[in-house]
Amino acid sequence: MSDELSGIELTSTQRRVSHGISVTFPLKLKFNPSIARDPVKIGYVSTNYSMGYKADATFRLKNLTEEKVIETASSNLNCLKRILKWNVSNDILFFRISSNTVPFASHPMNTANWKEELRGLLKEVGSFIRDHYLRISMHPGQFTVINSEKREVVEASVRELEYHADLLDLMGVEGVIQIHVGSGSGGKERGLARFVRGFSLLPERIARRIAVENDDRIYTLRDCLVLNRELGIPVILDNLHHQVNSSGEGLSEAFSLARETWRGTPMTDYSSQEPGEEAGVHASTLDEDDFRRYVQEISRVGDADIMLEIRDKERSALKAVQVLRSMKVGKSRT
DNA sequence: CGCAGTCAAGGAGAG
DNA sequence: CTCTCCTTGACTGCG
Repeated sequence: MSDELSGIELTSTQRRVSHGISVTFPLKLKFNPSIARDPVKIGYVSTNYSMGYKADATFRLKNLTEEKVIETASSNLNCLKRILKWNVSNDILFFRISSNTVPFASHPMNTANWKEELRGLLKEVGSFIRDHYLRISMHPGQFTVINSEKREVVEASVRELEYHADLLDLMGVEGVIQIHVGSGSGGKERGLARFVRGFSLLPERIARRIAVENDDRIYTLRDCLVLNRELGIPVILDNLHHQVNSSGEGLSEAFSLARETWRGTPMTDYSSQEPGEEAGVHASTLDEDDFRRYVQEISRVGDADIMLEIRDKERSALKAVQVLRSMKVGKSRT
């Protein structure tokens, strides 16, 4: 908020990016203060291995006490804050906050009043995020299935999504909650219909944060686009899932389709295939050549914030920042 | 990085 | 219906 340039629509196609270069994009961005500053942000998932503290610590259910929940969540949030600071000083401006931040947050056994007890800490982390224009996402685990055929699974999923929205609300940040379509039981048509029904159960404050991601087994980009038409929710393209499960669209076509579902800068998930493993296995470290090709492909279509789903997390994020710097796609920072 | 087994939670497929 | 496997990453107990 301190930067007077924040939120100003840049009419030129030259956009300054965070990595000391400018990239030419055919932009049609709308005014949006929280994301207007850095068109390309690199992100990674949940925690940082090299810093020596964890933002995704948890414990076994049998050890659950109210004190333990608060203690672990406080530690996670303090670590998150330090990680975000480290990220900013390394030009990494996108982050996926761990769903483990408050362990067992939506579990019926958890009676801790974490929303009250962590209010101050959450606000503090949120201020840092806003002050530095960080882009934030969250990704609930595989057990969050709002189109399940079992009522109790849908109900638990709604509670879990509620927790994610609470966390972001208490931080006071925009933040996307990305989920998969879920169960394909009875065929995709029925699965999509169940999704629409499940989604309608969500209150607005949760629903407005949801984005849907193509998966590697059942629901393709096309299926997600159907949900965008029905519900208006944005679509996150996962390039590796798309490689394994799609209707054959090339990367730039696929990205173009996904991009149209976003009002502002779209999020994408990026990974590459781990060599020698089964199709769909995420790389253990960034394949720089593959990543360079990826950026070239999608930047022909438009800007994006890129979440790296690569196992060595911040190490690959640093590499990705270097790759962007080394690319001859723009001018040096003025 | 020691390693193997275990862990709140679902789903798909086989039998 | 039950059972196994899929899949991810972290925890935990053991050597």
